[in-house]
Amino acid sequence: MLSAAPATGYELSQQFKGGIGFFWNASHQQVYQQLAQMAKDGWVQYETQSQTDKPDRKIYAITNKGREALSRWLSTPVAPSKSKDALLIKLFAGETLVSVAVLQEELRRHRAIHQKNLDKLLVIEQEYRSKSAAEQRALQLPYLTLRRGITGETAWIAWADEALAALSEQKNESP
Amino acid sequence: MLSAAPATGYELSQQFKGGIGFFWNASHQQVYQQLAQMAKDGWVQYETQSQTDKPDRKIYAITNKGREALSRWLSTPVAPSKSKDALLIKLFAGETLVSVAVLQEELRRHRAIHQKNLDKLLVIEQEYRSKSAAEQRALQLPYLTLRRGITGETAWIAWADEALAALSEQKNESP
DNA sequence: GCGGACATGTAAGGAGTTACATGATTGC
DNA sequence: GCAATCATGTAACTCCTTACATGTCCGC
Repeated sequence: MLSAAPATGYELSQQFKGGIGFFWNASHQQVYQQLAQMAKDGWVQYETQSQTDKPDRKIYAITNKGREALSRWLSTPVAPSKSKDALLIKLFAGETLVSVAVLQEELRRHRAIHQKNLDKLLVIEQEYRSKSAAEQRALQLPYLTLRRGITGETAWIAWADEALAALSEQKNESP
Repeated sequence: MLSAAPATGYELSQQFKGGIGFFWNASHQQVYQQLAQMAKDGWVQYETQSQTDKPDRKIYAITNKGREALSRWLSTPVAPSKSKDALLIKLFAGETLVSVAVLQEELRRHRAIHQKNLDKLLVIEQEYRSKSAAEQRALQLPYLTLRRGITGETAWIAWADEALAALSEQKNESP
């Protein structure tokens, strides 16, 4: 993010709450810890901006050394992310230990959250589509990450509907 | 997993390499550490089985206390998993620092891995479909987690194709 | 008066990874 | 001869979360 534009820790935290949060996340505590670490390593620098009414802001910017480290990382293959989905553990193991109703409710709750995420991403997509062709070209790569979010959440919701249908069928068979 | 059947640490590790690995993962080191911790907490017990030709096996089984702890957790709502996908960071930030060709190659590499995962999951699905109706009913919930894997990987691959198409178009526009 | 946005952190601990360590058997 | 499978672990470290800590301004 700092390679795109300088920012304060607070602003970076806000970005994680927005669209970027779909594929990467860090709490505000972690952001401040990592900024301190990266400053120590010489990857970023900061300027303090005094404010009279609010606390001072520390505006962080990437350094050449930081940009080099980032370039090296970008050229190094990474392993695909491994998902850890506790909800699926519940479905996998829950059978004998809790009622199907409990699992259904949890599924519905998660479905609602994913639907909300999807709605947010679709709004961002509409904003993108209203931009000029030149702007769209400039934002092509971030747009692809947005598309990953949209297709991923859509698939999640479709699966949840499939799963909920299967569970309610089972319930009707053996009441 | 131990709530389904007793197992050794090695066997649990193997399960993570199989279908379960799609939604949860633990290295063999972590498995042994967690088994030791859970034995200390009284959630699991083990019997040592001597073997003359190979190292002794420790067969772990869940205890009542462990089953209670699991039930409690199953009834507690969990937060949806947050993904951390380094590949998307690369797309998001890579634009100015590496060539599109590097990103395309990384995308293709990941696509191949996801395709391999999908193929494995589809084999497991075929095995499931060849079982009797009674067996299928008994395995309904684990099957739903398998379906999540299949729909999730399918969506990932479809997105990768979309992204690769967009990137190769861009290349043709400005050679 | 209260909650939320703005703005920054520290401390402790739990979760997970990487490196190290050992040793037999089986198949190419 | 070498890699893979079976079978177990320890030690050190990093990554990430939870809890604690402070203070102002703005709108309802």
